[in-house]
Amino acid sequence: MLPGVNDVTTDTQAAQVARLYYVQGLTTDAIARELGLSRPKVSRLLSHARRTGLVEIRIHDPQAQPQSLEAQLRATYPFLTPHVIRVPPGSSESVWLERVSVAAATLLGQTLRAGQTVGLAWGTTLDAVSRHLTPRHVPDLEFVQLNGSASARDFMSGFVTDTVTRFAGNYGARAHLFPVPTFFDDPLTKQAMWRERSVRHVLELQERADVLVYSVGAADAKLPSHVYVAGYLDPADQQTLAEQGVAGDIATVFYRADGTFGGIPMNARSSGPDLSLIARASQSICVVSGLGKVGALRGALAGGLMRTLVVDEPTAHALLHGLPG
Amino acid sequence: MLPGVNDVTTDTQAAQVARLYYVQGLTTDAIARELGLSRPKVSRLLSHARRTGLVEIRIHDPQAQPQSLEAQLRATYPFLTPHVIRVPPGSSESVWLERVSVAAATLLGQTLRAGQTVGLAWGTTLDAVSRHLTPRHVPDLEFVQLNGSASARDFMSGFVTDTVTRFAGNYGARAHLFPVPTFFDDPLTKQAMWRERSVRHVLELQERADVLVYSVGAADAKLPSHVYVAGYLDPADQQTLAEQGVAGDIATVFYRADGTFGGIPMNARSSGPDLSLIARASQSICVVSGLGKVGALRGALAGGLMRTLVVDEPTAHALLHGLPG
DNA sequence: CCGTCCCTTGAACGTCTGTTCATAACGGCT
DNA sequence: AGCCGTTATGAACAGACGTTCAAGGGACGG
Repeated sequence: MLPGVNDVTTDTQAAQVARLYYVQGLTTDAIARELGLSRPKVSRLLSHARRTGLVEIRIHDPQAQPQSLEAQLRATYPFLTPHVIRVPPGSSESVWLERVSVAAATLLGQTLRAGQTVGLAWGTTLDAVSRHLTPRHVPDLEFVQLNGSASARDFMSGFVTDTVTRFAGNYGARAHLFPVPTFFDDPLTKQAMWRERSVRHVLELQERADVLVYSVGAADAKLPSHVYVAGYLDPADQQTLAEQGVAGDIATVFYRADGTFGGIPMNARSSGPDLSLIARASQSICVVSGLGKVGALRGALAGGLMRTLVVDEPTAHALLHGLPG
Repeated sequence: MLPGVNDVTTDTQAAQVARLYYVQGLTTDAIARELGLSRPKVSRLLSHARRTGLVEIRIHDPQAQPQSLEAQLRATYPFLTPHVIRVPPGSSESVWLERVSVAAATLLGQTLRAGQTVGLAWGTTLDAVSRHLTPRHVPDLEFVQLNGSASARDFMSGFVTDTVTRFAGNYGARAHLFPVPTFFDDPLTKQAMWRERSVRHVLELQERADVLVYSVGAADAKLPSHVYVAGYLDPADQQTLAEQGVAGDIATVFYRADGTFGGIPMNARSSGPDLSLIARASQSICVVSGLGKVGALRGALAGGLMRTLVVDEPTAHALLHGLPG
């Protein structure tokens, strides 16, 4: 059997084992005896069933406590469905990102429906999410990249492509890559490219996307957003952004602390979508982790730039009650 | 805490533990340390979360093998969605019923939607199903009994009421009982009762039911259908039915081996619904277990009297390929 | 204020489960 | 055919899990 090709015999047997285990409540031992298999084999089939998404486990939350961070977020931002992820006390930000991306991956798996188009940004956060997706086949699903990843200076070749491909592959979906530079040097070149049919096709897919998935970027995050460290912006660019009061970015399109984004020159050079696309989207999932992103997140929320937020508990707390100390 | 009243604190904590366990994949030990609880307490919360339906586990079946019994059933009865439940080789029919009712209870939990009305028959099979339901709150759900259970000879008082109440209680739904005799002695009495407003209310609910749940009855089942042993039918009645080629019943309304049910005098005395109600229903779940029910099941299938069937594997096999020996 | 009942708690136990590792079976290639 | 790399298998182990049970704590009534 080739890797990646799913064996229908194994899947059938795994489903049968999973039913006996999870529905009928038998032990692996009893299942092994009943089906004439060895117990380790049953255990392996069970792992297979879980890993390949053949078994889906969802948690139905009771209504949140009124004093919870989620309730406070809902009260402050009425358009928002927040998911605040608890982390172990005293843990590092890399643990927070791990927890948040696992939760976001699970949420995405429960959200996607057949026939939808999903707009996808890229970066450190979404890469982490992509590594925790539960495999599932969703018919007629399409992923479209929201901002370009082909940069003259992109020494981490494959990083972005891998992320998008991992999402698409996980759901048996088509991936539409966006092979343009993340930032153009000349806005006119961007305008010219935007008239190209191949680019227009991607832009149309972005327009009619049912679900958007992205994070917010911030220059001062402890785990820095990819775009700020990979050499996409030269020092002069970064200084210009700071002078204009830029608080963060979504898909390499910048916005200010109050959530506005008009009249920021750099955006004319960015390959990312106009943020009104983000604001208009009926379903948009924003995944955020790390105290360094608090400012960027507050700005995005002020601008109504997300409908669903997955965030770790310390970051959510800092957002609402300020940073400790 | 009063029994039956769910403690919101416990539920919240249980949901949190369940998320850490099932979504984040931590061990009970790690969860205990993180939340400052003892490991047994975490284990108990986890059980609580599963038992109360806070955690939902569903198995996504890969498409069935072409030579499987399910595929054969689908080919023979194109209107049917079959669920064939495997049982241990050499096991007794009571084990089959156990397996089938667990599977049926799980299926029902995945089927019901807010606002629906569910028509419910009663008997040995549905009683077994009622004992395996996963608790879940479904808003605005109503259960309505399909056939009467108040019989002058009903010495097993409470049996039927308990079944229906168990279903309703499990989903936080309202139960509409049907307090008329299972069989009237005089058809005219039935007609008179059918003009009563209380009865008409039940009949209207039956008419607009979204989902029907029932089994098929057969006189010769090894685990005999309740109606044939509880003294509802006297020997003369039973002989009359046999003479008219009756193959089985659904909610104490009889049909022949070819699935027709017109002109069976006994049905004029039965409190159950006209079988055209069953045939018309968009969703109808029939739960069948035991070789004795093969004939009754074959008749019901011939008449198109179900859309979904949950049946054990030996019974399904006997249906398609005849009884062994 | 004390006794009783009942529920909750966590240490300890025995079972169940995932994984490891040595061996066997398989399939491709020369 | 014969070799070799790869995959599948089940006995054995270590760890994780659910449950039991004796002790502790709170509510209620005497």
